[in-house]
Amino acid sequence: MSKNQYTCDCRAINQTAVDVAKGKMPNNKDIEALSGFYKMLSDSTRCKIICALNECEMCVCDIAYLLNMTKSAVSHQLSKMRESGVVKCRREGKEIYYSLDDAHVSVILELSLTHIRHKGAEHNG
Amino acid sequence: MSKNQYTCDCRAINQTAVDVAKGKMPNNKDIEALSGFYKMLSDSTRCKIICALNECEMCVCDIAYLLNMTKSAVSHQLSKMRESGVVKCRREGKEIYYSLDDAHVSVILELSLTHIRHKGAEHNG
DNA sequence: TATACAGTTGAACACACACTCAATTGTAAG
DNA sequence: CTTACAATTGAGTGTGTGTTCAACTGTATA
Repeated sequence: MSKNQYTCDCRAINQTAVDVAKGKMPNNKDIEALSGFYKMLSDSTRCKIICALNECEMCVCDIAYLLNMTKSAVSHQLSKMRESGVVKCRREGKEIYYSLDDAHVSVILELSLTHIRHKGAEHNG
Repeated sequence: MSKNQYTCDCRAINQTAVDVAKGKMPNNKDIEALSGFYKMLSDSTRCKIICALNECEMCVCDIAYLLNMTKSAVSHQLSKMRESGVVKCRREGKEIYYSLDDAHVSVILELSLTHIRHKGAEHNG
């Protein structure tokens, strides 16, 4: 929080550009929320879980079986994803069913998928 | 690469759901590319750099000055971002100017920003 | 050539984090 | 109550990563 000391080891070369960028820069809270949101999507296990839940609601066993992981590992990830509001859950008997709690995530995921596939095609073309 | 041993400690409860999800699951290469793409956006420093470059082309000194960081720290991040195709650069005399090399990143960033701001408003409302 | 400075690079360090393991909770059924 | 099992939780561990530091490269100028 106290990042106010000058750790910068140089001076701006294009002060105008710096001023423009500084004016448009989102505040720290938004930047943290933004990078935190992406952090939730930056792990391959969580990406797979989101892809799975994008198709249908599933319980921990189902996800663990699908991804060939332990229930514990899956549960740890789901816990994080629940905290950050990406998924929600409901109990039904012994099972706890998880589903996406964020309509936008699905859209962003789809958009990103076509993006990286396009990028991949670029590199191979 | 050899994740074929059964580390799963349970059986699927809803086999149909698992089958549906397995059918729609992107292949490993796409999952890695996807999570890798998000990893590039999952650090607050890199988010700020992208926001800055989304406004105007800047050299390392400008970015370091804007974010109050050392040139070295910024350069390390730019190096990663260049490798993954998020930014590109051109030399002009002593300075090296960086800019976004990915039209989609800007769109996804904007979409995510409105998303997290909406989420934030939810939590405070 | 020598100086200055923008920028890069590799090693080291500190921290974050995904998974494992063991113990525990919660629910259903005998 | 006991058993069985879905799921959670906390500690521990190995790995990945962002920043620092120091040395270095590249370019412009004298």
